[in-house]
Formats: sequence, C-alpha cells, structure tokens
Amino acid sequence: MSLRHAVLGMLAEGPASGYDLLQIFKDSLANVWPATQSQIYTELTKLAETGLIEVSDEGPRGRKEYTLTAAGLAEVRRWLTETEPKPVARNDMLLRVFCLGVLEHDQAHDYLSDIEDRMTKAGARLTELETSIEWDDDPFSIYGHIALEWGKRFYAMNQDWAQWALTQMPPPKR
Amino acid sequence: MSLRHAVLGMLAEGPASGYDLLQIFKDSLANVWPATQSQIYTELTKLAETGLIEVSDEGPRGRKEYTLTAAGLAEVRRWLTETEPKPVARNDMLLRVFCLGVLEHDQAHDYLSDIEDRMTKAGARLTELETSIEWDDDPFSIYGHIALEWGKRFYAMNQDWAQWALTQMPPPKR
DNA sequence: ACATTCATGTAAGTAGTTACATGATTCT
DNA sequence: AGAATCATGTAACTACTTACATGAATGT
Repeated sequence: MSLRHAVLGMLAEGPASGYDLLQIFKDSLANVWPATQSQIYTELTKLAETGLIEVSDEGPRGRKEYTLTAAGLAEVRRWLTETEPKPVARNDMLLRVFCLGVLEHDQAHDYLSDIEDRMTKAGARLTELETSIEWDDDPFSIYGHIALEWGKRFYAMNQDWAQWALTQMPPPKR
Repeated sequence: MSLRHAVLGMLAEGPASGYDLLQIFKDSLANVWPATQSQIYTELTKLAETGLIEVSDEGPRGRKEYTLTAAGLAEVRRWLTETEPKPVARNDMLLRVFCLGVLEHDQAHDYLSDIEDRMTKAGARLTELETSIEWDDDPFSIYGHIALEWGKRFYAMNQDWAQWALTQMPPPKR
C-alpha cells in the first residue's frame, strides 16, 4: 500500500491539493509510482480521516489544500527507515522474452530490435527532460535528479542488453 | 491482465498442471511476473472455460494436466506480435529516493548504502543461479538465459547507481 | 506411523483501473 | 461566448494478496 506513502511523501515537500498532486504524479512520478486521479482523491480523503494529513486551506472551485500533520511526518519517516522497499517486479517486456520461442525467428528478432529502439528513445526523452528542468540545490531537487539518473541508466542498460540479446538469439530454423 | 498470457506462454512450452506452473512461477518467473497459487488455479479454470487451454490428462491426487489449444497458441502469438509490452513501473525503492529529503543526512546515506549492498547481493545470487543451471540450446533455455542476463545487468546497474548516488547527496546539515 | 510433497480449490479483502458525473474559474 | 484548465468526487470492475480448507500419494 505505497500509494499512501507516495502521497504522504509528496506532501512532506509542502502543502498541496489533490490537483497539485495529480500533476506531480503525472510529471515526476509517472515512471516510479503511477496513480490515477480517482486513486489520489480517494487516498487523500482516507488520510485526512486517519489524521495523517489535514485540510489547511480552501480555495476557489472547492480546492482543498492538504498539509502533513506531525503524525503524518512521523509515518513517512517510519516508512523510510523501518520498512524495506519491495523489489521491483512485473516486467511485461521480460515475460515476453521467455515466450519468444513460440514465434518465428524473424518475429522474435523484430521484438528485440523494437525493444532496443524503444529504450533508446525513452533514454533520449529523459535526457531531454533533464535539460529542460532547472535543477536547484534543495534536497528534493537533488534526490529528484538522482532518481532521474536511475532512469537514464536503466534505459541505457536495457538498450545495451537488447542489442546483446540479438546476438544471442537461436539461429533461424531451416 | 498479463497473468493470463504468462500462463498461456508457459503452457506453450508443453503441457503442465497448476502445480507444475506454480514451480515455474516460483523459480524462473519470480522476478518477472510473480503469481500466487490461488491466482494460477483461478486463471487455469477461466482459461479452460474460454477454450484457450484444455485438460489433456488427469493424474493421481486430482492432478489435471493442461495443454494449449490451437486457439490458445494463436492468442500467445497475437499477444507477442500485436500488443505492446507495458513499460515497467512501480519502483518502491525509487519512490523512497524522492522522499529522502525528510530524513537526516545519515539516515538517507544509510538508505542508499543499504540499496547498494542489497543490489550487490541480488546480483551475486543470480550469478550463482546461472552456474547452477545446465543451459541447453533449445529456445526456452536460450531466451531464459537472455532474461537472466537482464537481471544481472539490472542489479549491476543499480549497484553502480547507488554508489554514485552516495557521492551526489546533499552535504550534512550543520 | 509420520512428515513431506503433491495437488486443488474458495472466500474475503486490498489495490488499482476505467468510466461517469459535475461544475467553477480563467483566458482569449 | 466558448474553450481550456482547475477541481473534486463516486461507481463498477479487474487484478492481486492472504488466509482458509482439504486431502491423496510418497518417502523414511
């Protein structure tokens, strides 16, 4: 149940409305912890009920700005220091690799070559994103940058691997 | 809904029972597509109802061996060639990196240093696994090996990144 | 005889997705 | 006046997890 902690963690940066959080989840967290609008608003209501956050301001159009309470901050810290990160799992792309044996040689080749292409592009997109952001020297900026670097390395690794994988494919039948 | 395809994909390698599949998911697919016993049996029943697989043999202790039907094989191929792999998402470890600003410098340092350690160990475990398996030259073995190589590279990348991240941390307060 | 492994199934709960529904404010 | 953006909420569904429940066959 890490959406709860994702929301709390973002509110630790400062007060925000559901709509504000939605933008954060769309921009910074899209590749880290995807969340839908419906999920975010539901979670905010629940968090407010349990007292981990509270409505600190109300604006136009029914806007509600939430602030982390002391209990909420303590919970973020507890989560970070006393619980272990769940290992990444569910890799659709890799699952498919396991099944490539059912395809014709050429189709399997296309699949891997497509992956390589996709990863190259995804890496380039991140590099672009990196240059478009003015990086500050506050912690959120620094850790955000560290996370982005992970993405760049991840895509580079995938790209190299896909290229290598093509050289490892079984020879065409017949 | 890729569990469906994971099951179909594994049955494409040959007939298997729910119990057999459970072992495969525990051994080979644990880091690619985790699935519980309850999920697998439920999915097998549904797949049999829709005619993508069928019971091809019954053994002792109520064992039911399932075989992919022609429709099932076609579905695996369609999935592999006509649908796109979903990009990897939900990275608990990275989500936490975004939140490290709420911790004391030393605690954040410990977190990253823990990650480095964990990744080193995970990589070593995979290398061990690799040597413990007798690799064949059939497609499943080859593609399985390609997938395992991904894991090795993934952990190596994470390890390097965590090491680098430690050098990028904001200086300790005061 | 007892433990382990093989073998399946269901129920209840949590998390996540998609779709629906509404309306105020701001900008051009 | 109309479009875009801001802003929230709910309902129905799908996917996944945890726990419960049972029992046959095999190995020691």
